[in-house]
Amino acid sequence: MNQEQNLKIYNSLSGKKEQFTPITPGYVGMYVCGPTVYNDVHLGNCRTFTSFDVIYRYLLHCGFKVRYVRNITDVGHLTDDGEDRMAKGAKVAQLEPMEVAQRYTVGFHDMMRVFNNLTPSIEPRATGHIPEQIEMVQEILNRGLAYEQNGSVYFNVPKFAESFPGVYGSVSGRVLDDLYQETRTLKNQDEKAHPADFAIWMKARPEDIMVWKSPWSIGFPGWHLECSAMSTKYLGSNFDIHGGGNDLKFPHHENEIAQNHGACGCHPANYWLHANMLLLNGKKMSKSDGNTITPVQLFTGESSFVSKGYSPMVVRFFMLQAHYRSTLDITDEGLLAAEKGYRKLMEFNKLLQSIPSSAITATAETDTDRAILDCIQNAFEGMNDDFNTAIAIAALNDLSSYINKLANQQLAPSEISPWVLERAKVAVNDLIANVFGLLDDTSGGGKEDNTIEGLMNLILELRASARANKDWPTSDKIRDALTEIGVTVKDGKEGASWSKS
RNA sequence: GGUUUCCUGGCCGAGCGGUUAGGCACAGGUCUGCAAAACCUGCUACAGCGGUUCGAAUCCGCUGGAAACCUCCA
Repeated sequence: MNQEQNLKIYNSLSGKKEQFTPITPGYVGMYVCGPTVYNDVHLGNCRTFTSFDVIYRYLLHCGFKVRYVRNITDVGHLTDDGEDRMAKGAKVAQLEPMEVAQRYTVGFHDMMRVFNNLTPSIEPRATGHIPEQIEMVQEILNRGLAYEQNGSVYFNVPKFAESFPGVYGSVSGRVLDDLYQETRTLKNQDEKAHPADFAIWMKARPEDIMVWKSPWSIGFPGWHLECSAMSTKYLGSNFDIHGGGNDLKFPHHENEIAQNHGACGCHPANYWLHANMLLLNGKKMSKSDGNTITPVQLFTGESSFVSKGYSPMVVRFFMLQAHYRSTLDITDEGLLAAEKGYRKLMEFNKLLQSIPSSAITATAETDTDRAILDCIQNAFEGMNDDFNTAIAIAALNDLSSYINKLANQQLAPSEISPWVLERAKVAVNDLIANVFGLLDDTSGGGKEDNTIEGLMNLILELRASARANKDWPTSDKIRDALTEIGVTVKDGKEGASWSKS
């Protein structure tokens, strides 16, 4: 099946869902604005990158060869904190900027792994692309769309708007005239010819500690330039998908587009996708007013916002229950519900995979077969409709009901055809494991832990014989003791099974 | 102040003109030694007021509430 023919994507440029057509058939170039590594990753970052991870995974599932580029912003507005550098003496006593970047980059990668996000194809660092950025500034200057002022270079927005009508403001939906009036008083305002202009090269002040030589001054690249330079370098001047958080629409993406036009004369990306914000108590998280929870706090439960800790996969599932373009309010109740839903889905998949096709006996297509096939189709149609994971999960839930009934002997084996079962096994596993990227952290021992598996089998065997003798006290004692250490025992028709809770 | 978006049942959250979204919670039931799980049944909402339409949660207008952006931010 060729899913790619039906994929529709919401494009922020047009404000509509559009049929997805890659520039080169079979290949997709995707750029996503990555994190700034001068701080610990926060949950909001995790949601955005998880959203794009699922998009990446689905594109792969559709059979595209995808080059996924996500940058690391390790150059920016780092200034000396004012401490007396002389007093610190030795160089090693001072914090090196790259030391900071390194620390938080590692932390970011660790967190991405915890959330089971795939590694991008290329993860370029801004500091590794200073020559490319300087070159881009030069190109923009050459085209007359920027001007130098006291060693800094500014992008000329009014001139750009004149040269490329209708471009500036197209992602953020802003009207230029409004912009001109709205812009507040900012630093360096006096150097700019127009308030809407923005720096593409900044001359360093004495307190700036990450600086490079350029034809204009010793300084550093403007804050929007790295993405323009790196996307162009790795994906070309025109590529398929550009993603990022909703809060980057303006000014970051607007300026990025302007820079690309300025340097190459064309629009960088055909489809612009924006992941929406993760809210806490109905508001965007922010460290300054305390309305925040770190991923680690969420896992450990050490926060007043949650009643307990939640596993990363539960959090991931929680995120996937909402559409990536909707804001998602993180609440303890919501997480609790997600935890149950996640476990149920995992149990369902485990059960489904364990049913041998020899156990079912339909020989012609039945109503149940058709219903199951419908569920599968609904799930993929959901994904094809702008990556609607909520729909896909709902379809999987519908499907689980048939399989659970079969296992409960409430549905006859003659109601399902073997080929449909096999089809379901593949589709469900593809969706859960490959597309959603959900790992089963509920599974008891897991393959890699034979010891626990063996012990548990022994314990359950002992309990089974106690039960056979109607020795309920012993049976219950085993179950209760296991419950206490977080292992749930379930007595099914085919004997007992267990899972970690 | 400007721009944009959102307001769905007890909670989370799909929905893009005619469908039971789904999950959680809750109540009753089946199964079970008892639990758990699973299954069945019930709970059926769209901020308010108008309008368009055979038909609106879905389109338009007004009112009210919230959020994001306008400043580094996923």
